[in-house]
Amino acid sequence: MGIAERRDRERAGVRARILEASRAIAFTEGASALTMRKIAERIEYSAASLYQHFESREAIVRELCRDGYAALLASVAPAAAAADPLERLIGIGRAYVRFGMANPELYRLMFMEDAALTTALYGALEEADGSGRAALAALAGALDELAAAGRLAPGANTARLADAFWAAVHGIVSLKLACPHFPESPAEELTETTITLLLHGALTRPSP
Amino acid sequence: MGIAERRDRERAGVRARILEASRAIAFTEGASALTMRKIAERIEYSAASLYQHFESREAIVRELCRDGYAALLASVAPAAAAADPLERLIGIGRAYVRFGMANPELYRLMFMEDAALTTALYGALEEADGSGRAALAALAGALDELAAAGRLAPGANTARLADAFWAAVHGIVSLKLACPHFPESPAEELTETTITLLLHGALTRPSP
DNA sequence: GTCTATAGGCTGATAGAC
DNA sequence: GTCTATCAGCCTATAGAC
Repeated sequence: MGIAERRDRERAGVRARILEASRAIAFTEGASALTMRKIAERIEYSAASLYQHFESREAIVRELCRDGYAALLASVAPAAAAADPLERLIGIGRAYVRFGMANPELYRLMFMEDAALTTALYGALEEADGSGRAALAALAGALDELAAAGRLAPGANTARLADAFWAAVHGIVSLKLACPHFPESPAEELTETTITLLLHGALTRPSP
Repeated sequence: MGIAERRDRERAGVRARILEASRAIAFTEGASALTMRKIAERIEYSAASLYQHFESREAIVRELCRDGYAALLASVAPAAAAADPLERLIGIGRAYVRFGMANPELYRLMFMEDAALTTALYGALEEADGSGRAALAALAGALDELAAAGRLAPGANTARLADAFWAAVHGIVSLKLACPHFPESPAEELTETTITLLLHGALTRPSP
């Protein structure tokens, strides 16, 4: 039965090379520059062959997103393992921004390009293995622990707070990717300022 | 001299109709669906004629962005006129999110699509009439007044705070446009939560 | 100024030979 | 499984007649 297995290995190898080439193109030239012809040229196959390994161009893009999301989770994982929930919250925020800034085109693809594709992807991930909102769940978990320890205002809606935290770090990344020089503050400083504001507020005295 | 003026009026009319058609297409089907052929069809001209009024497709897109930015400023203007700087800050944030959610494809075009185009546009606006960062300046102005009144932590960097505020509201809009159902909180609630957090903080007790 | 016609490109995807 | 050839379509922009 070694023959069938060797053939499977070879198939998987081609598939991996297609994805690798696609990554190289999409992450340097942007997703819109990702064409079947370019992929084929890079792996020295004909464009037609790609359809033996992927149903369509979109299937390739979906796969890139899936891998990208796994990479994002991996980037955030060390911070999400911190014992102190506050440290965890801060660490996840920093790691999230760092990941986005380090992988701009991937981040664009995953979170800024096509609404239909994005929601379909995370919906499918959520159904498959529950990882669809794992990044968000890490934030919510840290906030829940803070609430349980009495470190949040009583009655705080941790799910909504998690959404707000996510929106804030996403805002930093997507703003920096959209207009790199416009907010003059560098991403790291913006991140620290935002985290500090979210946790402690800008005003000297909380209103009643 | 009435003849030349009539001709100018006619030219301006065609130009306006081109922009109107472009807006209709781009704001319903998205910027990538904006083609010279579609514009021409909609105003019942040939595609070639468009080049008598605009240098290129990109020039039309630039004009849409310019108008869109003016519309954003107008949307924010009432809030920016509030006497109390804190109310102003809050009002600008709300108005910004409302504008983005009400004009999703325009917002995409202005702030999520092409980094090169975005920076070029706001750079040009800034040089032309200083309006390039008018929206940001309104935020910074309110924060400066708060600082002068002693309502911010002493030594606060208002420029950086303004950047952080902007990034936060941009995050709400762009996240909602990218994955409408993913953060379950609706945009308005997310906005209120975010503003509250930015001003007062999530934690019960500020750290030293 | 507006038209038709077209250059000169690109795209995703498929048919059929090998 | 991989190839070549091709379909059917899209695009921006221009040349030249009127």
